[in-house]
Amino acid sequence: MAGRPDRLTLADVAERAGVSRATVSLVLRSSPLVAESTRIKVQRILDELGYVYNRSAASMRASRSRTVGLLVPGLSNPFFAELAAGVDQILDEAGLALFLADSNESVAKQERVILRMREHGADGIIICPAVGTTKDLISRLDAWKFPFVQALRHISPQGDYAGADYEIGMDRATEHLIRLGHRRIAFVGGEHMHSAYRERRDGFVACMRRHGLSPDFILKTPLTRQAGMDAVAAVLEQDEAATAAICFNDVVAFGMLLGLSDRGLEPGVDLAVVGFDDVAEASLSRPPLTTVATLPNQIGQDAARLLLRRIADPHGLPERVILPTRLVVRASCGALRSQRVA
Amino acid sequence: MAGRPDRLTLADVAERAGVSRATVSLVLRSSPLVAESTRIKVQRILDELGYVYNRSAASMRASRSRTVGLLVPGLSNPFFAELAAGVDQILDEAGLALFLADSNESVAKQERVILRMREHGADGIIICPAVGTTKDLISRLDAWKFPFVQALRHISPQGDYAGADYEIGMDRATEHLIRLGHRRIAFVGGEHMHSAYRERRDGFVACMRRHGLSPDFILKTPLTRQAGMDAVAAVLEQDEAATAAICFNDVVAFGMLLGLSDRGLEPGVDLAVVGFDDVAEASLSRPPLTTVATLPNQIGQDAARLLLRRIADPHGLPERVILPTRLVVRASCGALRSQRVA
DNA sequence: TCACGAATTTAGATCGATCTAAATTCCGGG
DNA sequence: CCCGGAATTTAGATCGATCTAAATTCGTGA
Repeated sequence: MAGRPDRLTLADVAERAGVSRATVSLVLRSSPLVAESTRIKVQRILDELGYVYNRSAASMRASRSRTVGLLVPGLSNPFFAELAAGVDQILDEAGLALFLADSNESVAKQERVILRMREHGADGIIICPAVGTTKDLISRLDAWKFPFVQALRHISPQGDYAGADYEIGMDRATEHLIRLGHRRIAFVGGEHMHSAYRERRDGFVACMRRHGLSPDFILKTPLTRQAGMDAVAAVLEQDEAATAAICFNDVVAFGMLLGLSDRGLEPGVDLAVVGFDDVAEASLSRPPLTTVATLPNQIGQDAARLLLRRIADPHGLPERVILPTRLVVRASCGALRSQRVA
Repeated sequence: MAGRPDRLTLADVAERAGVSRATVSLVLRSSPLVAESTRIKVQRILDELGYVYNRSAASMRASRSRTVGLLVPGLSNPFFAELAAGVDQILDEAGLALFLADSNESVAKQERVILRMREHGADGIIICPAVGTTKDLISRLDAWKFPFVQALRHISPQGDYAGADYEIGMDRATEHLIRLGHRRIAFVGGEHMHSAYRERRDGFVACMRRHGLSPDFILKTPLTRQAGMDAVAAVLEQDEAATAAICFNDVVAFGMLLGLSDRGLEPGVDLAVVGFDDVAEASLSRPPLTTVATLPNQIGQDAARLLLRRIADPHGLPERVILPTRLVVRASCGALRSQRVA
């Protein structure tokens, strides 16, 4: 602690309580070895003096820091923020502290941050790899024997992973549109080829193929509202215009809703729009957005639980927790005409 | 590091390089004391062996951890996420690691987290106090000699602080509405009495008073879209209905925009609406939202810089960085009729 | 060639906890 | 009242860096 002049140590407490350092240490770790009466006596002194445990010293000797890292590619994306909240919740319950860092989709910063976490002696790391991360990161983590869990995205099938079943989610959403009678459907949004993109696209393609429809109306765009607005033109002004658009995520879908009303068109009537993620705003857009819920908080919790297990048992078999997604039908796909608000 | 079996130490590197531990240590800290030739030789071995610095050991001896904490009351609020991104950026440049925690507006969790950060030997903390935090927290931080900076909210005028000038921002926004001819203006949103609330409300009240208008149309609501939607009724269905509403933040304002269009009313015509924060979506709502930009990323950067200074000089005079806000006039206030989109 | 101050390097103590192995205390039975 | 085993407690080594103070090496002028 930043050169605090006279920090209390175990020895001070021990002396004051009339026991040895070792005993105080046992009390701190609530070991069953110490007698109830001494535990109470020591605890009283501990509180009285306002003793603060020194984890640097502890982790040095015990080679465990009760700290884990979380690396996300963009905190300002509410999706990752929500994931972080889930991770934090589980770790807090377990009494571990969380090192959070944002790679900003930069592989270089990601590299720096991982090193820093190793230096700080983190017991493990939950990592949502930045775009462009190569497989060898996973091999290195392995070689370093650094416990890790991949979340949301994965760059290698090795190791633990927590995520949502994007492929089936997208498949179901596409199926829903096809049932509503759509035949020409566009897949809109996403520019980088990471696992999360691949899975969603594959779900779309698989479903279209299964129904004998062409899955080649795929539009790559940045993941912003603006891009969604701009995409409206590309979707409608085509020799063979689409009647429905299924978006990579809700943000792009919101953009499309805006783009449609700017042109005086009505979402769900002139073009069915479906999003992905079910962010908080989805039920409050006009019209409310049909989307696929992917529960980032939940995924964060699962990732944290996986990591705790991996730390406890470094050699156990890898696990992949893949949460089911849920199609949330609202008005933007045209299914609930009556519920639509003028 | 989680019981890694055979972690390399300074001694290993020293032996391999044919120098003493002390010399290697100096190289690691890039001390000017070591000769260029030895620095190069040692650095080569360091890279070759893939040595990883052990910060636990270092901070124990040096009583500095090159780590700071950031405590926010709700990561899933994009505003705080953005703040965190700003903090992270500055700290990363300075080579410090960030401990991030979310108090979820719970004083109890906040207390737990602060203790954890002290235990981990954080060099300081940036804290955005949870609702209900009492002044004595600040006194305790002081007594512990734990360097801190308050951000966005403050519970005590003591100590460093980084925030935006909410009061003037709200004053200017109110002034803008009055200039547009409004006389009956409602202040909508906010339920907890923290500094951020008080300052915004005071700005509104001061401006109304200055113009001889009544500032008592104040509606407390949760800070959600839903609450904003619901507030529309309360604002319009009053014996003396308001012609303009100025919201605690953009989220509430978005809700009001939705509430208005649900009733077939036009924001900016039937009711002028102004938000606060200028979140990313503000320019993309329909109509685009007039709001006050408060630059959370910037504030995060300033908070981080303040903390770095405070750590370097624990006894320097306290500083308060108060960033100016900027009124961003779009269509929702009715000022830009021509720009409004049908 | 030697002395001397500056530039480098280093031995050994130290930070504050944990861990090991051994010492002490406690208790019930003989 | 002593003994043996269980229950508690403890001394002292240890983790891997930094720091202090002293030793060594270097370069230069006499």
